This record gives sequence, structure tokens and C-alpha cells, in this order.
Amino acid sequence: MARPRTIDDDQILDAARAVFLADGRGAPTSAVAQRAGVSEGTIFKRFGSKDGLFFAAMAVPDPTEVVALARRPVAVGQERARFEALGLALVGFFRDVLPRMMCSRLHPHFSPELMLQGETPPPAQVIGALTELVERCVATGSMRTDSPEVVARALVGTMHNYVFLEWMRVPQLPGQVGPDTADFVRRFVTMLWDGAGAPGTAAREAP
Amino acid sequence: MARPRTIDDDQILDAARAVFLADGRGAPTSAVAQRAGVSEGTIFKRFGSKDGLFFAAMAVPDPTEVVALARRPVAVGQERARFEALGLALVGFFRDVLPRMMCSRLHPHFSPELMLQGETPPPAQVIGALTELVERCVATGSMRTDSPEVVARALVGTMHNYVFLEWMRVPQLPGQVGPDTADFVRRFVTMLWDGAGAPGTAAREAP
Amino acid sequence: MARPRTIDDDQILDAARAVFLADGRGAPTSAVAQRAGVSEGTIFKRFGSKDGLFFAAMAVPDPTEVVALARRPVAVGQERARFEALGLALVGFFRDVLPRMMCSRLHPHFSPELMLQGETPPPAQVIGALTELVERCVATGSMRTDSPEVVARALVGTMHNYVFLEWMRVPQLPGQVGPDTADFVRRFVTMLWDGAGAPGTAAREAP
Amino acid sequence: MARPRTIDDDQILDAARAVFLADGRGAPTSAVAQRAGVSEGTIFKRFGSKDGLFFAAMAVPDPTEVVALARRPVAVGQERARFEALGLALVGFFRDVLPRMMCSRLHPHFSPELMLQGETPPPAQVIGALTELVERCVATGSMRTDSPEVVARALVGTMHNYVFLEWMRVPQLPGQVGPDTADFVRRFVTMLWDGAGAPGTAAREAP
DNA sequence: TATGAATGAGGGTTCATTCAT
DNA sequence: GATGAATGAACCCTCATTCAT
Repeated sequence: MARPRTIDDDQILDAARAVFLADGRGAPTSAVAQRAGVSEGTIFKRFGSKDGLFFAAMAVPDPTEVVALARRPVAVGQERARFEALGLALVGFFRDVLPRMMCSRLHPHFSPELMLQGETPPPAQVIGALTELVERCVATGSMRTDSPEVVARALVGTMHNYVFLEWMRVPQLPGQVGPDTADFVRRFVTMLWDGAGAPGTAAREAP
Repeated sequence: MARPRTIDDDQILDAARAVFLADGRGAPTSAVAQRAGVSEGTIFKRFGSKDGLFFAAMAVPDPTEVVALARRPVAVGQERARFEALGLALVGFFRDVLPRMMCSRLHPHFSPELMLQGETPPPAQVIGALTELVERCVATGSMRTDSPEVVARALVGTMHNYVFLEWMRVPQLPGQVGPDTADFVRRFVTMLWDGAGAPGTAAREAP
Repeated sequence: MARPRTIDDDQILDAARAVFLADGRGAPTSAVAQRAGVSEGTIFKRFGSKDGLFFAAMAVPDPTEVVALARRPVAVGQERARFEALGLALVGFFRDVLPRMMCSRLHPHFSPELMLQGETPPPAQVIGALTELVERCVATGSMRTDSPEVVARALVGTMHNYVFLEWMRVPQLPGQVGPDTADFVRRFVTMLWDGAGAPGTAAREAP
Repeated sequence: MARPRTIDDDQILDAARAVFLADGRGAPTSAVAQRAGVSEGTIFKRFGSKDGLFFAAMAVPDPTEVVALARRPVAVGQERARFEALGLALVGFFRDVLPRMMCSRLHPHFSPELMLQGETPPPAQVIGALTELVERCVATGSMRTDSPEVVARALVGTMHNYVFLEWMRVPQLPGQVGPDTADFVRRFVTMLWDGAGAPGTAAREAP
């Protein structure tokens, strides 16, 4: 057998991710090599080209935690708690994954297939698992809605946007929300559950 | 007395925006020049550097339409319609603005101040105006919520995410949602208004 | 008659000289234009090209003062004083003229003819006038030498080098010489007159 | 383990010196690369920038030959011969070094420290060594002067100017001097030794 | 297999020069 | 005559990629 690799691909990918996210995809391969403690030649031997390295480093991991949490059976009365847990898990997931998605999407050689690690792209996995959760809750009678996937996307979207604004470092965001993520999620789930419409203004009657 | 300017800055900025969003910020200045029908020299005279050009082209416009719509008084019974209109307006706004924000945020020389055209950054303007709208509705009795800004951010976030997934060209998004934006918005507002929780599972009692 | 020029060529040449000597001949024409208070177009109208401007600005003026001083009759007993005055005049001349000569000589388009303002190039004028002075002194019996032009060139060369080292800003020049130019010149003339050889070591006998 | 360097820094520096002195410091780096038989990339890897290359190529070498000649003990009766040898050595030194000094001094990024290779700048080394030689001769009784450093600077200056006029290609230099350098040096040393003043016009009595 | 020296194409930027006003 | 906007050729420099060791 050949001499074993002392620095494995993952270490290189971690370095590449750190460098590309900090300095943009224009950062030189040499910077990645230095950070990973390998020579430039090694990187090209392993990943073929800079693009190969880039897209490997930006690959979106499967949202296993979120999906698992969505699929786990919910005890009666624990539905809201589950949604809160999912909200927090989504925030964590997006903090890790959004920068990669945006960075690779902006690469001129991006193609949607790059996000297909397994069969289903991670965003679809997340929305799918959440939609199924809502459908199960509807079936149990603990939720009621005509559009389970809209509920799922409201949760995903609100957490996504929360992380996005954080990442954009937008100054002067209004109001009390911001520092306390758990509080934000709790309020959101409350709204999701109860609605924000006053009694008697039910949507069913509206246009 | 001297030769007057024949090329408008805006023509150059439009070309730059098109080129940078299509090919990434690495696209050569010469491509911008060619598309704008100017020489490279002119671009550098006007904008000083490629970075100057880039950030000028990526500047986020004030969300005047959305803000105006949020501030206009709401007739009784028209609240939900207004939120639907706002949802659609947000989708339009984000389609224009999200790519710019992401692209400039990923530039290594990005700084949050670059988004401060006026006094308030555009995302904060949007969330602020929507929050005030919710507060007014609460005051009139047509809505009820403890967290107006969370309602605002749910609307913003869901539309943001809708546009984002579109832009990512994520394949295999589950379900019926996708092609018909108006329908998506309508379903979302319904959920926002009525809530998705079954009667008797009200959040107020939960942790 | 056409409108008179409000800014004459000499003002432009002064500006050009200042700019080129400070920032090198690579300094942009626009810098000269700005300093002179004219537009770039004007400069090209007047001088044809940047090279034209450059060599016009670097032209070496005739050494009228030095030459006049050398040609003026010398009263008996005033010979050494005259040489001291000439030394000081040469220092002044070189301070003005050496940078121009070096700068234009280093231009790739330099040609010796460029220094021919009149019939005789300035360095030749200086050496010629001094040589004649020495010859006159020899004729009057106040000097004795076989090589009048060598005496002239010793004076010129020593002053030249004095200014050159000043201009080079050479640090750590040894000894007491430096700050007091008049003293330096005086000591040099003393040496020129009396020689530095000990009596009895006369050169005539040597190889 | 990696590929060893195949190109010597000195080869590059020699090429750079030749190119810059011939075509001015504005000559393109590509011309240097071509002349040295290297790629431009290599040059920048080695020297960092064009300025780095330029100042490295223009660095003034230590005047070892001149200094050694000045320090070597002088046999009685050989003093004048030694000064003649020094004059010739200085001419050789200046032919090599003057163009570099002038060229780098005219660079806008010049700073005097650039000439400090060792501890003492080359011009100061030369003048220092010559001054000490004169002092030794005075001590031995073979010379007499109050200003040894002025004698040194007269020698240096005259040779400097000799080379300078050569380099300037000044046409029409008067007189017999020019082609025969050895003759010029011999005449100069004679004058240096015996003085040019007629007996009885000694400087000591003058102001 | 790992290294890093060498390459050379490409891109940002400057600036002499032209020319419409 | 004077202006300064526009041009585009050239130049410095970077960096992905190759390859001898």
C-alpha cells in the first residue's frame, strides 16, 4: 500500500471553506494550501481544479438533524415545543449552510445539480420533512390547515431570513428582536399557532 | 466649453449589474465596458476602481413601493388584502434586490455601511414599515399579537425564502407550491391570519 | 489678433520641471496641467507631445553667470578670489542644472543634440571659459600649469561632485566638510593653488 | 523534494540592469524577463514588485577595489603613482556605478537608505578611504595639506565629472582631453601635487 | 506521493493623445 | 484658443496549473 495521507481531504475542505467564505471565492489556492498545511500541488492532485475544490468545500451537508427532529413522533401536547425546537435547529442549520449556498450559487459555473449530494437537495429535504410533520399533526388533530407546505415554508423562511439579516450585518434593525434567538422563535411559533388575525376576521370569508 | 458627457452613469451601472449578476463579480471590467458601449478608461474615470463600480452597481434601492404600501391607511375589512398585496410587492422587491445583497455581501471588501444609502438600511426600512402597519391594525382591533415585529418578519422572511429558492433553482421542491406566486401568498396570509394551531391548543397556555 | 494667452509657456515649463523632478519623468501630464493651471489639451497644443514638453522643461540654460565671471578681467592679486567666486557660482549652477541633465539623459529618447540650445553645449561653455581664464592667468604669470583645461575640469568636477553628493542625500559623509559650502570652496582653491605635494616631491621628476 | 531553482537571481538582475540603463526605468518588466530568459511571474515571485527588482538591480556595489588600493601601504616615492592608479580605478568604478546611482535617485520611491548595503554608503567609503590615505601621506611627510578630505574630494570629483561628461555624450568638449584617460589622470595628479598657483602667490597669505 | 518552482494568460489600472464643443 | 470627456494601448501583477525532483 502507498504511504497514507497525513492530511485528509476533510482538513483541506475545512480550510478551503474558511478561506473562501472569509475572502471570497477569488482567494488564491495558495491561501487554502497554506491554511491547510499542504502544498498547492497536493490540492490539485486531490481535487483536480480550483472549481473542484470550491464546489466540494461549498457542498451543502444533508440536514440530518432537522429532518430527524421533524420525523420523530410527537407526543400529544408537545407539538408547539417541537416546532420551537425545529426553529432553533433551522437557525443553526442555516448559519452553517446559507453562506455556502449563496457563495456557490454566485459562482459562474454553478449548476443546480451540484446541490444534489444524495437524491434530494437539502432545502427540499427540509421542506419535505416539515410538511410531512404538519400533515401528521393535522391528521392527529393538533393542527389545522389547508396548506401544510405553506406552514413549513413560513417556518423555514422566517428562520432563513433571521439568519440572513444576521449574516448581512444589517445595522439598525428595529425593535426588540435580535439578540435572543430562542425568544424570537417562541414568539414566531405562537403566531404560527394562533394566527395574528382578530377573532371574527377569519380569512375564510375574505376574497 | 469642453466636450459634454455623452454616457450616462446609469447606463454603465445597468450594464455592470447585468454582467456581475450573470457572471459573478469576477467578470472582467472589459465585459462591462463592452456591454455598456464605453471604453474601460471611462469606467475607471467615473468609478475609480472596479470595486467602486461593483458596489455602485450593487447598491440596494430604497424599498419605496413596499414602504408606501405599508404606510397607506387600511380600510376596515381590507387588511388581509393589504397583506397579500404586500407579499406580492415583497416578492418583486426581493427578486430585484436579493441577488445584489448576496453578491455584495460576499465581496471581501463589503462593509455594512455600504448599504446605508439614506439613513436606514433597506431591510430595516421594510421591517419597520411593516411593523408599524401591524401595530396600527392591532390598535384598530383588526389584528391581535404581542409581537408585531415578529409578524412583520414572518411575512418578510417567507417571501424572502420564496424568492431565494427560486433563485437557487432548487430542483424537486415538493408540492404544489412554486409556479403560482399569488396563490402562495394568499395561502400564507390565510395562515398568518388564522393560525395553524387547532382550536384548544392555544399557545397562551404553553411555556 | 487672437485672444492672448493668459498662461505663457514658461509657467507651464516651470510646472513641468517641478513635477518631473519631484515625481520622475513618469509623472502624468495631467499632474503638470493641474500644477500649471491649464488643461491637458493646452499642453499638447503647445508642446506637441509629452516628450516635447519634457525636453523643453529639462533644457539646460546657458551658464551665463559663470561664463561672465570667468571672462571678466582679473586684477592682479585677485586671482584666487576669482576662483573662489567661480566655485560658488558653479555650485549654484549645478544645483539648478544637474538634476535636469541627469533626468533628460536617462530618457530613452535622449540625444546629445538636445543640449545644444545655442552652438555650444553648456558644460563645454563652462569648461571652455574656465580654461581660457587659466590660460590668461598663466600668461600674466599668476598661474603656472601645462594643462589649463585640467585645472578647469578639476574645479568643475569638484563642485559638480559636491552638488551631486548633496543631491544624492548620501548619509554619513565623513569629516567636517558639508554644511559650509564657502569653506569647502576656499579650501579647495587653496589646494588647487599650492598643491598637496610636499616640497621636494615635485611631479616633474616622477614617471 | 520540490523542483530546485533553475534560474539565478543574478542572471535576472544583470538583465534588469542592462534593460533599465538602456531604456530607462520605464522599460516593461516583460523586456527584462525576455532578456533574462524567464517568465514575468518568476521575476515577481523573486522580487515582489517592479520597484523591488529595480532597486535590487541598481544597488551600488561596495567599492572594494578602490578602497583596497587606498588602504595598501605606499612605498616612499610611489605616492603619485598610487594616486594615478586610484584615479584610474575611480574612473572604472564610476563608469559602472554612476548610471545606477542617478537612475535610482531619480526614481520617485528612492530613499537614501537604499544605498546602505553595508554600514557605510559607497561614496562615503570611497571618500573616507582616500582621506585616510592623504592623512597617512601627510604623516609620512610626502604630502602637506590642512584639508585631507578636500584633497580626496577633488580627486573623486574630478574623476566623477570626467565619467559624467563621457556618459552625457557632451559634444564639442574643448581641448585635447577626452580620449586618453590615463593622460588626463596623470595631468590631474601633477596639478594636485604641485598646485597651479605661481610661486609667490601662495594661498596662505590670501583672505 | 508531496513539493514548490516556473509558467503565461488574463485582468485592473494608468495615461498619452484626440476631438467635439 | 481652451477645455476635459473619451479612448485604447500597454503595463504591472496575480494566480491557476503544470511538472521536474
